[in-house]
Amino acid sequence: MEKREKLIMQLRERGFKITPQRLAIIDILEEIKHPSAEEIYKMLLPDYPMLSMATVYNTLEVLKELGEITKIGIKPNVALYDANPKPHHHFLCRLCGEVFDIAVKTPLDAGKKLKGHKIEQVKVYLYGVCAKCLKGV
Amino acid sequence: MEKREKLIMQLRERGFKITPQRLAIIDILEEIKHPSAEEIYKMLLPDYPMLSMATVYNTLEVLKELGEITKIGIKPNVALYDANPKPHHHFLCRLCGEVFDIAVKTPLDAGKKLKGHKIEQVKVYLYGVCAKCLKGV
DNA sequence: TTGTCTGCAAACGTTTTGCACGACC
DNA sequence: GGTCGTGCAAAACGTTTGCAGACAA
Repeated sequence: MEKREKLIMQLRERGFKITPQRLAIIDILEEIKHPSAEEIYKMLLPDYPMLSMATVYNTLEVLKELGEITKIGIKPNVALYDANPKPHHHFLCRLCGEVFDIAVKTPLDAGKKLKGHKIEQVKVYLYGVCAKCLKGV
Repeated sequence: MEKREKLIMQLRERGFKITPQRLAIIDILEEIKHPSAEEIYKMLLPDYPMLSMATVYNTLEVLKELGEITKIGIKPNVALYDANPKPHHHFLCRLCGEVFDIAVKTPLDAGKKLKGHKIEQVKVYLYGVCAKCLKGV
């Protein structure tokens, strides 16, 4: 619920409205690690039978603008969303398809300059086989 | 043309057929840095008026399997393709939309293990404002 | 000749859009 | 009352697929 409180404040400050759907979606993101829009939609459907995907996408966009979540492009053809505020990267297992958080420092960092380019955001995607699948085979 | 020769050998070795379309597409990738499937299609259309997107995608898949190119997911909703064989990463300028190659070593590397996960591939995407746009403003 | 590749068209899945109704300030 | 958000439907977009005919080997 911690994120919910923070979101309410941020929405108010920026003149956005506080709606049940927006609060519910941030709750999901606190609960699940890297959901897709579809997963969020399906999780909310029992409680919000009238919910539409448009609202899910709209809300995710607002949350991204507020800096509350980031969009992850590690999987082809589907975006995942992440509310983990700590700087970290992602690993996708090609066997089980699960996404793991990876906390490793790299020399690349937001705020730095590289060849004259100003870096604002860094996304690192790792691909391979996760620990569980390595043992399982 | 260097890549064309290499591709012909690889196609032959692996039992793939050598078609004009496949050779033309590797030529484009040697010529342009990070084209999308659409860009490749449009560049080839004057010379191959009967060309279809299906062939472009099919060929790009074959080239990826042969290890000749990599698919870049730095832009949302569109895949770019890269025939630069040297290990490097990518930077996307949010103002001009251009993609630049960035050669910086990171501690993350294919072949290494991280928290028990076997890393097979690493993709680093940097976002910000490029040198040209920084000056231009 | 054989099997693969091409081009076409239609399908696919995710995401976006336009619009009218409803909710909140 | 006015504005913003929602839900719905349809559209958009990049990409994939099924198939018949064409082509490389």
